[in-house]
Amino acid sequence: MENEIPKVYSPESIEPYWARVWVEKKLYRPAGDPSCPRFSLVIPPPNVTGSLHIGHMLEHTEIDILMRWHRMRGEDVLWLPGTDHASIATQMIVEQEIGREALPDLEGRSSALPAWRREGQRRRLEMGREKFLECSWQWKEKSGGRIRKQMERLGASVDWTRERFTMDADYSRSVFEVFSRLYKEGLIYRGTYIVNWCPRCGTAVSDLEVAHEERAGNLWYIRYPFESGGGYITVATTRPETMLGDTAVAVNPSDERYRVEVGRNLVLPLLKRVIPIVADDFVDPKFGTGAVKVTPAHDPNDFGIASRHNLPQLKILDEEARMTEAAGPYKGLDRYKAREQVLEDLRAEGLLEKEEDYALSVGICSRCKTVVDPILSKQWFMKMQPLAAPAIQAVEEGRIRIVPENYRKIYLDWMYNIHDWCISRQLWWGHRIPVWTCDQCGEVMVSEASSGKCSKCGSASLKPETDALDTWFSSALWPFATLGWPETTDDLRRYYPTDLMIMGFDILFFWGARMIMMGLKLMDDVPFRELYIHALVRDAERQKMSKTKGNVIDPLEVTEKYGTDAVRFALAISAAPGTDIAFSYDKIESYRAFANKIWNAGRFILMNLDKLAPEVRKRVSAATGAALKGRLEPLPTDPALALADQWIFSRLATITKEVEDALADYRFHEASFKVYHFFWHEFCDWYLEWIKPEITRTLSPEDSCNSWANLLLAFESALHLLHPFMPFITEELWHRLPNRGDEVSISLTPFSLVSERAANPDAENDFENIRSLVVAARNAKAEAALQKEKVSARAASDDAAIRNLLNAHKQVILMLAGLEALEVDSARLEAGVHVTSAFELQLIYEKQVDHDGERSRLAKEREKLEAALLRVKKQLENRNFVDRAPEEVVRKTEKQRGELEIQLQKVIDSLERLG
RNA sequence: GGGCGGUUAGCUCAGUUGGUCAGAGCGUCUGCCUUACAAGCAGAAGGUCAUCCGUUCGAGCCGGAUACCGCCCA
Repeated sequence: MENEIPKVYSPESIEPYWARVWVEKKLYRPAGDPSCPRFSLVIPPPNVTGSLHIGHMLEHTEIDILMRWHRMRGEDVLWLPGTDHASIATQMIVEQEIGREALPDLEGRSSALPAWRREGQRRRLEMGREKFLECSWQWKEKSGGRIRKQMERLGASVDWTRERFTMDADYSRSVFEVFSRLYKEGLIYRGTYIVNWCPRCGTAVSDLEVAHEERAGNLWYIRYPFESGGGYITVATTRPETMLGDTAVAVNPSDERYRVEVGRNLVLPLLKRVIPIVADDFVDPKFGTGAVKVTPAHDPNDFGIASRHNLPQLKILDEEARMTEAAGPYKGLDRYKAREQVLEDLRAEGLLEKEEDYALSVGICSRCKTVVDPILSKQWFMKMQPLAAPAIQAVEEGRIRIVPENYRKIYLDWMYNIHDWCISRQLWWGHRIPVWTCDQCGEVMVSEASSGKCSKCGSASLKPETDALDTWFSSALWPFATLGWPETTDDLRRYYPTDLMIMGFDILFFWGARMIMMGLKLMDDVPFRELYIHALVRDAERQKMSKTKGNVIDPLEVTEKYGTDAVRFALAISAAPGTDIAFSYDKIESYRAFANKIWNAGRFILMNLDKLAPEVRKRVSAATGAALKGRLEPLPTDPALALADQWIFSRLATITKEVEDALADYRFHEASFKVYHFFWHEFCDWYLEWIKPEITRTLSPEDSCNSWANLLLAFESALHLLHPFMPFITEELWHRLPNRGDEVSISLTPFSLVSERAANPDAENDFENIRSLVVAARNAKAEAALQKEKVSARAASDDAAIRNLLNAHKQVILMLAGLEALEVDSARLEAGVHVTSAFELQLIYEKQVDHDGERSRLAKEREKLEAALLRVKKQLENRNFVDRAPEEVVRKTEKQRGELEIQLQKVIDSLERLG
């Protein structure tokens, strides 16, 4: 048998096996038993063409811990997996791949990527929509499996039979249905407004998809001469090329400097267009010269000014950020080339007054990092305020609880200041906006497929909308569209609203907020009852992980190397709510050590179990099997052994409660730490060591096997507690224990096996006394440099109960402390003692006592005790404290004073005897 | 510019309503290959809890200010 359980745990030999079994046996398909409380959660769908990074692994670890825990509590648990189609990202990748095929020679060159993208874009247009979508689907099929494999490997206990993808036929129908309903209600509209345009992606993006970056730039001061001659007005701008699209100059109406000029005309330099000076409150007199150029088609604020003053809107930038016809001689120039040219020409004409350094905030496409341009464009929008109102209410009334709580305020602030959402994207991969426009009469018809002829004029000439919907539009429907909406399916009835959503802060607005709005709108109920925002995983130096920095930790790689359980545990124990995680290989290593510890505890138990005579083993099995039918309490044993059993069962009862409380509050770090500390530093360090002699001895048929049974029961209980955190190793060890019968998986058994009645404060107290004696003896030995030797010791206590306790457990104390003999006495000890309030301890040995060393140790001890005592005494002498502090606190302090006084006196006595 | 978070042992971080709270892991040092585990065992050292002021009988914990770091929004 010993050969069958290797000394070092190798996760790679068991994890893939169990991962497969869990999926094949469809263990995590909920039974749907209506008599059971249910717990449902939908996954935040990862991008189908991506792969999971360590942040996903944290997310899935947290979710899986909770799902396994709820399942083990007997709930009907649904964790629904799936992916979204990520339209921009996917289209970018597919284009790149097409480009790569076309230009394979570029492989390895630094310029390859942009070249492939350009070429891919060109080819996309060449091949047309249908062909391109075929390519995209192929790519999706190819890469979609990767995420599923990763999740399986990470042990995510999802129901794969319900896996969904946002572009599935059913799901797409839900998307079209929502569009149609909201359009008919007037919540979706088409209009021409300023949108953020990414010239690289060739599409509009929403405000949320634009990141702002501070960049060093310039502020240029340009003179606009009066039409009537005689002077000029100077305007300041950070984007001089946009002057080509100016249709006015605006000043604040209260600005005395310009009051008389309002209404006069200016001649736009270079293009010589005549433009008016208008007065508008929006203008900040303190910025630049107080006069601003107005470019209605390329600035959201200027757009507002223009609409208030009926100014023309001139588009001077095209979809690729090149100058248009309207820019006259600058036509065709790239925006930055145009900027240089404009500045040069202004300089030549003497109209460039000055140039200052200026830090400006630039909008960046969060997908491709290209600088976006505000551009006037016809797009589809969603009215957000009517949807936001109920979403605000739901959170304010607590129908949705956001954890940690500070995100609640962030959510509400965003909701209060919400803007309409541009939902159309000039992309092909995604849900085509289900709209047809009549060529003849312009009638707009909403339907997925063409109806053949115009509903108004009967014309057969209908043009489909070419834009696709923002991916987040479809993701927002995820909690109910995955369950079959708009059909009232059994799943929808049973599992909506879901109980919990876990996501990163980065998608709180993108997704969390919009899900809430859509859920309330279309289901008339919240999509989830709690929203837990998890932390960001950073590297060991707290830097954000990124491919360019090269500090990413790949979950699969690290999992292969250290084992899933270790990585999961390292993540979980670092996951304090609201705090980012600094993740390092060191951390993973220490929890790999933990897995190894669990393994070896199991190995020790199973090895010795195997050494028992078959007859005894059978009795052990029978005893544990019978006990497992009820709630566990320790079986009666020999009094000298009973304390360990009572103690460990009591600890199990306590830890179970603590872990459950922590998990209920998303304190993953605390829950993990509790089980870690319990298993290693209580179960292994003390319980196993304590009962080792009993477990390693040969039992005869007339010996009780209850100690053995208690060990197996305690170990099994511990495995149950550990399972949500470390599913693989616990599954493996659990299967190796006796009494498995036809049970399939530890994940389908109760989380807590131990009865509340096992809680035993007396046993815990007795145990602590023995433990402190053993520790004192070990300390004494180490200080006297006698760690290698077996020495005798004397213990003294004036408390008969303590003396009885020590005498009753003498054998165990000798073994654990490495002592030869122990005398227990009531008389005070002479020299060289370690003291606690309960007893004194002294080693007896031949070697010369190091008086000086002993003295300095005791002196230090005295100092410490005196300081502590002084503090306590002062507190008790304080009238205010005694009168005003709760009685319990005062009593505790008094007790403390008593203990400190005893200890101090003992130390002082020892010092005196030492001379 | 608006908002939020952080500052605790050499490093990474815990510390739930103010009253054993000064902790853990890693690292360091010492002694051990003790028949489960050297990915281990037994010990040890190390911190004015960023600074200042305040509230309180009592403050890492509550309030205010300052400094530095970080994030989000505009």
